[in-house]
Amino acid sequence: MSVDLKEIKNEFKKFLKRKNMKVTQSRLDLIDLIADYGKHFEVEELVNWIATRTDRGVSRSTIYRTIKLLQEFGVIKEVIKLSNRTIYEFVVGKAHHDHLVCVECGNIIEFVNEDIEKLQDEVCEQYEFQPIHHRLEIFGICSECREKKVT
Amino acid sequence: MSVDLKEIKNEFKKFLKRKNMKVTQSRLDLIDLIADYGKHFEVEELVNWIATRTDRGVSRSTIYRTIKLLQEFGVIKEVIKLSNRTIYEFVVGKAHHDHLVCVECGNIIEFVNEDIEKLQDEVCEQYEFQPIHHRLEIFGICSECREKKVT
DNA sequence: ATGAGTGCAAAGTATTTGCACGTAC
DNA sequence: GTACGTGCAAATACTTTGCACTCAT
Repeated sequence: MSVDLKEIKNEFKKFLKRKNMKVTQSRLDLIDLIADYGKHFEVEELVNWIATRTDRGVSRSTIYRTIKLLQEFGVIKEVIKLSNRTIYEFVVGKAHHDHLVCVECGNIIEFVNEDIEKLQDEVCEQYEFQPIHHRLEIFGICSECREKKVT
Repeated sequence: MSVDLKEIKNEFKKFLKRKNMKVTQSRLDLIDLIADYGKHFEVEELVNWIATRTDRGVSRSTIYRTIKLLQEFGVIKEVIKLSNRTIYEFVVGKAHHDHLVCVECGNIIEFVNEDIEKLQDEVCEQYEFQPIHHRLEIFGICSECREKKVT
């Protein structure tokens, strides 16, 4: 991975200090853990995965609390909301992208499309709306699942 | 309203029969009630609103169960997922559109942009992904809230 | 030293489900 | 008449919170 985690953690420390919050081991660990995990995750999934790494543990509550901070800090995004599931992503070192979500197998495909981004900005200008973030989810059936169906 | 509710209810009856399900008063009533409500809604909101119309009542469970059916039938969509809220919309008689959501006041602005739709289709083709539906939510601050802030 | 952070268990939300009764067919 | 639908209350799933203890500053 080409992301400089040390640098991110330093920035996060500054962010915490600006907010008069404490730089704790759990908070820094969580950045490492999520980066190590290396893919989209749900909280439950992350909790279980962290539990297998016996060296350091972070409780569910702290995970929820820290995820909120990391979203505010900008390194984590809620990318998919499907029924009652929430899927997060560590977005550092990636261009902004959106997602194709297969409703059959749950597979998530990332895609980047600058033109869609531009058009969104135009829409916002038109409505004098100041965008903060957006989420585009296209639900459907992925190529693999389509092939299975034909067979 | 230019929507022919009677026609929709007839189609819905056919849909139910195709699925070997029963055409019940509650199911038909709910279409009228949601159409009457006439705007984006959350389940809680709809339950309360229906409670004020003392003539006909539909229980929360039936609302949840029927909303699922109506989504499958295609007249209702989950348009916004914000933290743990789910906002639905009666989409009959409307062109497909997406939403700007003000994070300050909660106001929802609908917009239609054919070019974004086209680009999405292109992306899907590129990935041999068969789209079923999509949701584009742009979160930000609406013009009214921006003005308030400046003042 | 002091107040913020953490983990736990309990409380909140939103949604789903089991069951007894009612209704469509 | 039978099976599916409905309403209620209980159960579930996800997330938040109160509190006592711990740790960063």
